Amino acid sequence: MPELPEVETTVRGLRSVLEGAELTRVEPRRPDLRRAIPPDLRQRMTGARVTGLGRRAKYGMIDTDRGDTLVFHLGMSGRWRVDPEDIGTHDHLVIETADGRRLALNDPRRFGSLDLVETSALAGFAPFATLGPEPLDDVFDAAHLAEAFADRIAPVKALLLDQRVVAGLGNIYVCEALHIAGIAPTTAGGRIARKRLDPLVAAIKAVLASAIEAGGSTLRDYARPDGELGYFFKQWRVYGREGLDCPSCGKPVERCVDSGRSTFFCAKCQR
DNA sequence: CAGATCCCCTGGTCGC
DNA sequence: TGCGACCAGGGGATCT
Repeated sequence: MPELPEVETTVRGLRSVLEGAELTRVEPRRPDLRRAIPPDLRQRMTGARVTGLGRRAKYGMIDTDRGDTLVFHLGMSGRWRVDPEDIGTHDHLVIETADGRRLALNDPRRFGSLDLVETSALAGFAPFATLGPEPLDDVFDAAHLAEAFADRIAPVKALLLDQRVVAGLGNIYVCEALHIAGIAPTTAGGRIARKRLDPLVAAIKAVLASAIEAGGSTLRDYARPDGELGYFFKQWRVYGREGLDCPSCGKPVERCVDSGRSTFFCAKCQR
């Protein structure tokens, strides 16, 4: 599923198509995804020019010269198709540009979202208002985690998935980062020694940077905007590798399910 | 507030 | 081959 690296890869791909482009057609093909699509989206975006693209946490952003920002979330199964020949049942938004390019936001499971927000009011956009720091920013450091973890009894895995603590991590990269850092996912946040937070922060930054470098992971239904599959999944140490050898010690990777979600870890390397 | 649980949604996979 | 059961899981809502 798209996490931060996949969204970053998607935005970079979209940028090559949309930066500076005039939008000649912006067509929602259903009224809602996870929540309602703004009914005036078509009217507000048609004829506008794209002035920039960006990313915040797992959200992609497309700015227009009308002072609006289209904010998209890819949910579980969302991806942008670039220059598709046909528009299918799961293509929920179609965009065409004056220079003849076409994009389709495809999301079979419809866990994604589309919002149109005044660019100047983005900070107050409800889904953004409570987000923690970007994990690749310098402000995300051991001191930040120390404060966020203090007195918390929730498992470190749950805390790292909490977008208020750090914004953009999902199940895959949390599992990977905890393995790299050698921390058991069930450890209560408040019981992690301060000296272990620097390696944890480094692990998070490293695994995200590697994934972006590789063009984003793929999990069955993820594809880069240009249709090529990302390939960071080949580098997964523990995620999806139950029963296979831990790359560090050779013991079988274990899996447990907590609140319906799989956690992959090595019981020897992570304590 | 912190934490736990449930729900949304559909394609792919698995067992019979 | 067909079919039902089950699973993936981010984020928001709703409880205790």
